Amino acid sequence: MVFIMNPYNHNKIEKKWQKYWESKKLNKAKENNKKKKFYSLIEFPYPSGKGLHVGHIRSNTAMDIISRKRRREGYEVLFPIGWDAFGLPTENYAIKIGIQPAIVTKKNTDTFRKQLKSLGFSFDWSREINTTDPKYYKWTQWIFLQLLKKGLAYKKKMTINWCPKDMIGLANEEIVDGCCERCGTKVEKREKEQWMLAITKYAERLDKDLDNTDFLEKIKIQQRNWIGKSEGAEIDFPVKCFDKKIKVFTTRPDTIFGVTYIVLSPEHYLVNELISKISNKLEVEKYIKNTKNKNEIERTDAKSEKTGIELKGVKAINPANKEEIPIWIADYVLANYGTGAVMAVPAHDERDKQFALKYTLPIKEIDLANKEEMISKYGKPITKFKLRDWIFSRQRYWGEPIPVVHCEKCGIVPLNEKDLPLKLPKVKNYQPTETGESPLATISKWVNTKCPKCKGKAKRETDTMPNWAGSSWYYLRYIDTKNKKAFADSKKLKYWTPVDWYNGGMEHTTLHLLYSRFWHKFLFDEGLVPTNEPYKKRTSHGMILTEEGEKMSKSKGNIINPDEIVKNLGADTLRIHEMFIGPFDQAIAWNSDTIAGSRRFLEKVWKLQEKIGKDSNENIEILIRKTIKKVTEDIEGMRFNTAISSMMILVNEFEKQSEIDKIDYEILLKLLAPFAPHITEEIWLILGNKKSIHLSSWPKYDESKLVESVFKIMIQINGKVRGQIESNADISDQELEKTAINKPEIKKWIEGKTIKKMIIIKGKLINIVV
RNA sequence: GCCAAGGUGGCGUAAUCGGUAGCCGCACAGCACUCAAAAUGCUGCGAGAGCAAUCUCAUGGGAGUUCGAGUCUCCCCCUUGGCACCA
Repeated sequence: MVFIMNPYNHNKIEKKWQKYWESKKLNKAKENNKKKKFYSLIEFPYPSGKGLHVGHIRSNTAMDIISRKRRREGYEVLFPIGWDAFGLPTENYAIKIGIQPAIVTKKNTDTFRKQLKSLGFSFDWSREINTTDPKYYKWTQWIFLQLLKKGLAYKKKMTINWCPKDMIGLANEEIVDGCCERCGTKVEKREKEQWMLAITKYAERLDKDLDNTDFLEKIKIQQRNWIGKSEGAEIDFPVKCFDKKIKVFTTRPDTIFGVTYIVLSPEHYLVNELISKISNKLEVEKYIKNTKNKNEIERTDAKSEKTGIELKGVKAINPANKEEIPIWIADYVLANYGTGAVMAVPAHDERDKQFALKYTLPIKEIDLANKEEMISKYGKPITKFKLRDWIFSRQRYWGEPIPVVHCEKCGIVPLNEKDLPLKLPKVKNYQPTETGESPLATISKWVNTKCPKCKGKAKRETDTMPNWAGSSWYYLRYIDTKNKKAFADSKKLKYWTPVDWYNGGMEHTTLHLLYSRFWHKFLFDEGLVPTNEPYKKRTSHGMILTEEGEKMSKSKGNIINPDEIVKNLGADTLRIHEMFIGPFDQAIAWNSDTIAGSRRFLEKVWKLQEKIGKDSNENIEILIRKTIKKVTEDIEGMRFNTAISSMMILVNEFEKQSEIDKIDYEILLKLLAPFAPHITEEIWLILGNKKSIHLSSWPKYDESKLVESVFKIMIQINGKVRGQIESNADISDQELEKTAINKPEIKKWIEGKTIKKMIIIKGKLINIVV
C-alpha cells in the first residue's frame, strides 16, 4: 500500500477541529465529586478596540497548556474566560466617535472572542462573563453594599489625585512618578468627597497570609513592600510648660537617648496650638504657606534638600533622659504616615544627620539600649503600614453605579438589595466635566429619586466604581455564572475554590491582585466564600516588547496583530513560537524572523507520518522517556521553551531513523498536543485513533529506565578534559584508573609527572591531578 | 538610596545538588535538487594558531575557595523591573 500524505494545511485543520471541539463541548467544566478539581485562571482581558495582543497569547497559551495537561492527568478542569469591559479607553473612544460605550464594548468583545477562538484555547465558553452586564454588576453592587454595611465603605472629604486629561480621580496605586498611569499627564490635587474602601483594616492579614500562598517569591516581596508593614513603638514627648504631648512613631526605640530634636509635619494638629506660644510666628506661617504651594512631587522627592524651621520658644522633653530638646517643623515629615511626628536621632539616622548638619543641631553619640525595654518604659508597641485606604469613586460614566442615595433627611442610604442591579442609564453625553462631577449628574431624571428608607426626596450617588471593582471577584462568578439568587452557589464554591493556579502580569501585583485578595477576605469573614485566600498559586509572565525593545502600546501604534500570523502560518505555529521565544517569566522582544523555525518544526512533525514502520531501538526508547520527563516537568515549572526544545531534539532523532514506531510517534503527539492542539489532533486521527487526542491520558515514564547501559566517562588532567572512556556502569574504580592512564592521549600528559591523586565521580568522570 | 531579577557566540537562548560551556532555534556560508528561484535535504558555524592531529583563550570586570567554577564566596561595573524623605 502506498501512503499518500497530504500537505500540512493549517487553515483547514484548525477551523475543522475548533468547530469539532466546540460541538463536542470538550472543555465544559462541571462539578464532579469523583474527580479532583483544578481551577486555572488567566486575567480576563480588557477588550480594547485594537484587538488581541501577542502578549495575551503568551499568557493564555501557557495556562492553556497547563489546563490541557491537567485534564489528561484526570482532573476536572475549570478554565474560564470573560471580559473586564468597564473603563476609560472604551469611554473615551465612545466619546470620540459618538457611539454608546455599551455598543463599542459589544463590538470589541465580538472581535476578541473570534480571535481567541481562532487560537484554539480550551476555554469553557459556556461560562463567559462580562463585567458590564447588569446581571454581573448586580453582584458587584451587592458586594459593595455588604462592605458598606460593615463600615468598610465610607465617604470622606479628602485631597485626591486628579488627572486633568482624563478628568478622573485616581487611586494611589494608579499614579506612577506623579503622573496618571494611563495617559502620563501630571496629576493635580483636588479636594473632593470620595468613596473609600478600608483595605487598611486588612493590611495585617494581607501581609501575613502571603506565607500560606504559593505565589512567586517576587510577587510576595512586591506586595509586602507595598503594604509596608513596619513594627515599632509610639512614644510620647511632653511639651514643656504646656499640657500637650507629641506622639512620635519610631522603629528604633533603642536610640531614644540619642534624640536631640523633634520634627513635626507642617500639617500636624499641634502646630496650630503651639503657634501662639512661639517667638517666630511669622516665619513659621510663611514656611507652612510655602509647603502648601509645593506639589506632591516636589514635596516627596527624596533627592531635594530638606528644609525646616524651628518653633522657637517651645521645647519638648525627652522622656528617657528628661532633656529639653527643640521642636522643628519640616515638610519631609509626612502627615499621613505614622503619627506625623518623628524623633530625630542624628547619630543613628542618615537623614536626621543631614538635617542636623544643615541646621547645626546637636549630634549625640550613644550606646544602644534594649529595644523591648525602651518600649515598655517609655512607649507602647505598634505596627504601622504604608498601605492607604482604596479610593473607590470615579467621576466618569462607564463604570458600575454606586448603589446608594443621598437623602435630605436620612443621609447616605443604601438601595434595597432587591432593587439591584442599579442600571447605568443611557446618556446622550458622557463627556466628563471639568467640575469633577460624573456625567451621570446631568441626568436629572435618573438622579432625582426617592429615599428607600423614608420615601422622601433623595438624589442618587453619581460617582461610579473604578474598573478594579468588577475584577475583584470575577473568578467567583465563573463558578456559577447564571445564578440569580447569589453571586455563586455555596456548594459550587466549595468544589471550585480556591483558584489553583493564576497567571497574570506583574503590573497587577499591587493593584488587582491586592484588591481581590482584600475582597475575598471580606467575603470569607462574611461566611460567603469557603477559603481565606482566593488564589493558591500565582505566577507571572514577561511582557512581549517590540523588536526595538519598547513597550507595545496603542498610542505608539507598534502593536503586532496576531490575525495575519494565524492566517499565514497557523495558530499552532504562533503558539509554539510564543512559548519557544524565551523564558516565560522574562520580558522579550518580538522577532518576526524566528517564527519560521516553529513552523518548520511542525512541518517536520507532520512529515514523520511517512516514516511509520516498526523499527525502534533502545536509544530511541530512552530518548522518549527522557522527553516525557522533560516536557512533564518543564510544563509544571513554566519552562515552555526548554520543553519545546526537547521535543525538537526527539523529532530530529526520529528524522534520522529510516522508520519509526507508531507508538513512539503517538507519544510525541501526546506531549505536543497541549502546545499545538490542532495539528496533533489531525495526525492522531490520520493514525486511526477514534477519540480526541485531548482525551488521551498524559504519557508516563519509568524513572528506572532513563539511563543508557553504556556510559561515557570523561578523563580530566588537572580539571581539563583530555579524553573519554566508554564503559558500562559496573566498572570498578581500579579498572577505570588503569584504563584511563593507559590511554595514549592521556599518557602524553602524565609522562614524566607524578600523579598526586585521582578523583572519581561514579559514572561521570575521572580527574587525574599531576 | 533600598528590594528583586539578570549580564554566556552575529541574534533569541541552553547548561546552575560545581564535573565535556554553547543544547534547541534564527541568521549566515558551502553543496545537492532546479532552466532558475523558493521550499527542502546535507555539511559547516565562539575567537585565535595550525596542512592536520591538536593546542591556547573564552560565560560583564577583579580577587578567592576547589582536583575542577558560567554555577559557590567577596569587591566592583552595567541592564531591567519595583519602591522611594515611610521615621
